[in-house]
Amino acid sequence: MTPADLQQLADLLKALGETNRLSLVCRLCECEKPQNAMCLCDCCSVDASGVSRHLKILTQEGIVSVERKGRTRSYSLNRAFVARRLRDLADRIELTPELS
Amino acid sequence: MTPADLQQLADLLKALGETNRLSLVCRLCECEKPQNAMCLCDCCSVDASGVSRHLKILTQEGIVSVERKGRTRSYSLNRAFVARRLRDLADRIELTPELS
DNA sequence: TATATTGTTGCACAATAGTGCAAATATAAG
DNA sequence: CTTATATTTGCACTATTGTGCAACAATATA
Repeated sequence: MTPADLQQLADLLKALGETNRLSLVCRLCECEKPQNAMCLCDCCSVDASGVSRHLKILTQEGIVSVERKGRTRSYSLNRAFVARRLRDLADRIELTPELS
Repeated sequence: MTPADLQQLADLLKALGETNRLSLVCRLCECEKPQNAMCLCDCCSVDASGVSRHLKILTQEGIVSVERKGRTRSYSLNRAFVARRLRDLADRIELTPELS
């Protein structure tokens, strides 16, 4: 694992490791269809601008995707991507090194 | 998922989501045997006091365990615990809700 | 007892992060 | 064109976090 990979992984975990952002992720988890930002406002204790900023961070980390639809933006969770990252780390952690 | 559970999970992810702490975790990953703090110092770019503080946070979150041995302390990674938490989240994220 | 080793803690400080509010932007609708 | 809705951004502010240094505590060794 290169330092850059490690940094990238840390950034992903940091993005997930904030209460309001994790709330947003969990909320998106439960939605079949993409949700717009206003709709997501009530799942965390910040105003619209705060939600916007949190969604921006989640987007930058590849955790969610945005699709512009008229004046709204639809956010959806990149389920496979995030799950893959978490499982890769879990695998690495659980793999006890061979006794050499 | 209760707000308390969510907060707890966020705390775990936050603990993992800092570069130097994640370095420590990855380093412990590769060790068969518990390591003392001094031995872990060279895997991240902070001095002994910084390592001590990071290990304290990791311990508080249950990510690592400590065992006192004389004047040294041996740290080991709680592999099963961390892997379990990460996989649980991955499962939750990947489970698309049923169309109702 | 004196000294070296290991690790933690208090303090100060700089950097980062999260927040609300108000203004700006963008687009849709009337 | 005017207005309403959705979202972003600038600004200011506060809180949190990461850090090194020096002092301290605890334990082993000479």
